[in-house]
Amino acid sequence: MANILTTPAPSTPKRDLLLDTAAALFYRDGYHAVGIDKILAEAGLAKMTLYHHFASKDELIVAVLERRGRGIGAEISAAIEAAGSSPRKRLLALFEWHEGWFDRRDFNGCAFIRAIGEYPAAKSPIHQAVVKQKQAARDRLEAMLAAMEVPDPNAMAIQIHLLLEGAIVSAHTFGDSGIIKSVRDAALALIKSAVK
Amino acid sequence: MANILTTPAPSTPKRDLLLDTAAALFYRDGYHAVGIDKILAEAGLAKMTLYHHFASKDELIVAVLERRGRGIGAEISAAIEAAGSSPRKRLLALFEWHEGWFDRRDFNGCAFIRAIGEYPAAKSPIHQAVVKQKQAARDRLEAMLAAMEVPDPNAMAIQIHLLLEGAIVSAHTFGDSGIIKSVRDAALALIKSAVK
DNA sequence: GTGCTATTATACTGATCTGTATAGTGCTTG
DNA sequence: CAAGCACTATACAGATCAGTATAATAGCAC
Repeated sequence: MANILTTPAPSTPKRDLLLDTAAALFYRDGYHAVGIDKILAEAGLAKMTLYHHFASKDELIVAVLERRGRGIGAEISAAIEAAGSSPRKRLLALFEWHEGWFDRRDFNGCAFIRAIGEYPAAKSPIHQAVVKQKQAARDRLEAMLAAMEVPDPNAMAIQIHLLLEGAIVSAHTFGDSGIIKSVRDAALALIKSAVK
Repeated sequence: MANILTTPAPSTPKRDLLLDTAAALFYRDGYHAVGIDKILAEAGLAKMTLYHHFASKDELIVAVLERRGRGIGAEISAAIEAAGSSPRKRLLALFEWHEGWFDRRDFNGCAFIRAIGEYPAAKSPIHQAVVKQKQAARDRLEAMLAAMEVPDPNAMAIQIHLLLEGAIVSAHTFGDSGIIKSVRDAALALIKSAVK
């Protein structure tokens, strides 16, 4: 019952190949810049296979975003768990995960922020898929801060989320993965001044 | 001599109309989503007029971004000057300017961040035009913080810039202009803990 | 008046776009 | 074996894309 909203669509090999190929190309070049013909050529699939699985390109994009959201969520959860049980170390692990992401050769900014940039209308299903993902990120942060016994975990989560969103954008703009240090310093200063 | 890098191209009525129309459409719908034919129809100009002033669509986009950068810079400068001479009030005025921006009916996120999202390659002239603008925003912040006699104005400027970038993105994602309160609270807390 | 420049209008190229139509192949399951 | 399903291949529609070619008009400067 709890996973009604997050249940992924049934997975098949061709469908997965389609999603993986589309995700890589969209992330590298952008959503409008990549046509379905390019995706199909890269994946070696027929056009009708795409329209068998998805009703439209927009639906494919939404599926790509939801799949990516699940993947990132799993990656981050694993990184946090690997950091042990100390709430503070877990928060630092979240920052370190971002640093590692920024350093990846294929890092190209945030696929979700870029999706909203290309589909800015709030009504768009693509926009809404992004809102879901970003809210989940905030919620995850809030839970971590609650574990740290910060006075107002919600307010603090929003602030640190701003730092992280800014860092993702700035790492892409300036090509600087070291920006995560500013996030860590600012976040720890904010927490320190809040608990004091 | 000082303005070699920021000297705008010579202004003519048709060129300005072209830039204004293109800026509005790009900002509303995105860069790839808006074709030059749409811009020309909206502006009531002939296609050859566009290619008389600009060598390509990409060059038009760069010109739009630089023009927008100058416009925003002037707006912010005016807002800061209007706040008087108190460095603290001037910083708060910068935040308030953002709040007013988020509340505009046509607010659709940051045209620069969205441009980088659509032209992610660092080599792209469009990407580089955005870097210039974002660096200018950081520099402006640093000057304001130096006036506040913050110990390390550069580091603090980077941190607060992250908050603002995050706020622009989040205001667009969640449609929430109130996010600026989180920026102000966090920024003031950071400054307080730095001067103490 | 004679160039020069800005602008318009129309037509065109060749590519690319999303999506559909149609027919056929092969595999699996009843 | 027969029905259904996933998938392929090809072709096409109709629109749009960025950019070019060509010819004509109008005003201004020398």
